[in-house]
Amino acid sequence: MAQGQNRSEHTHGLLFLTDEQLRKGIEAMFFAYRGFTADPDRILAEKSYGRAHHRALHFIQRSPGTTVNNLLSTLGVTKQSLNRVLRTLICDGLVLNEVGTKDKRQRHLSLTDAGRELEQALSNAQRDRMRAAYRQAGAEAVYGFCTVLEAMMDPELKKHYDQLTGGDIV
Amino acid sequence: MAQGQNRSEHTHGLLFLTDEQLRKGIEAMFFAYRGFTADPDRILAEKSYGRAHHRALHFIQRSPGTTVNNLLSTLGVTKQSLNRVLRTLICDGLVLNEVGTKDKRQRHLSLTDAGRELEQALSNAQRDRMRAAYRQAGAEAVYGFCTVLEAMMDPELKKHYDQLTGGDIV
DNA sequence: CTTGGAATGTCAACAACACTGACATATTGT
DNA sequence: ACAATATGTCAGTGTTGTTGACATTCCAAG
Repeated sequence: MAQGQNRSEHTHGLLFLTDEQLRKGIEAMFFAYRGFTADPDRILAEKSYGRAHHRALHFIQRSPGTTVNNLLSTLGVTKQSLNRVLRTLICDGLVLNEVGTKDKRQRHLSLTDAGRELEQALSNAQRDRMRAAYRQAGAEAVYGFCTVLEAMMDPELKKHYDQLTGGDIV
Repeated sequence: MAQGQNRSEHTHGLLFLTDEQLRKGIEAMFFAYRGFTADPDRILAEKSYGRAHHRALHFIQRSPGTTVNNLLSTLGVTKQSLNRVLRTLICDGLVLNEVGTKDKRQRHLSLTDAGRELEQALSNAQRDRMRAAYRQAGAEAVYGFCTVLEAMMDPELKKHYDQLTGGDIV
């Protein structure tokens, strides 16, 4: 029902959002997120790491030399939770933990060669799926995809996102 | 860098996907998913339920009378994991568990009035954010949003999604 | 009618990952 | 000197996922 109306909403830019349409978006997020994490998860399982390790590696790669506190607020977890993950990554020689030169309380985090290697493997797997989805959907769709996702973020998280991505649109 | 190129990609429909652009989409998914679950999570925390309870309620509401096995493959978890969640929901009087009339091995799941009430509360919270994001982004963006998400799903999961949503686009 | 298999429920053990609370250490700034 | 900051760590707890094993109920095929 109301398919014709839906199509006209798209064409004319009007937004009559039914609960059904919103529910569809919700389910799309649920199923897509499963696909989004599936490929890295397979790689991580082999090395007995988890998603938390992936996230840490990703954001350290993204901001080399970042401090623990900064990573903490980006990830939105407690320091105890992050510390458990960081400890294993440091012990396994994937992450470097260097005392700050200016402020010696701070620890600056960066990836070792081995860390970069694993991060690349995880990132490649995730990007391959992303690239395939982008190609299949087309450039217009990708633009809309990012726009909606950005509008869905909590303002506090959006700050981190903007800082990382530079704030410009795809 | 390469902003102008990016814009022209969008305008002309060409797809030169840099790693940077793909990485941005990955981070958008990460931060947006946090926002996506934030509101229901707050409600669930009050009632000492978790995200798993929300998912069960959602898909039971979506397909009343569904069997355990069907719910199992939709959610993609083990029966032991689902059973733990279902048991509490049934005990708390939110979910009905009725022996099948045709095949008495099967249990048909549906929501009680109390279950519908909680599901509605969770769903409303999630839809409110979704609606706000949709409105902010515009109809074109919403169309693209769903298109990319659908392209990102595993084929096996996409079947469940299509079955639920009827396969038509927003 | 018996037997095999499917659908379901349940028990136990375990791991990942989040949380809280408490406490220690080193360093910085006032 | 003292308070605040940044970090690390220990202990305990909860949710959600996993495996493996086993019981029950029921359908269907031999």
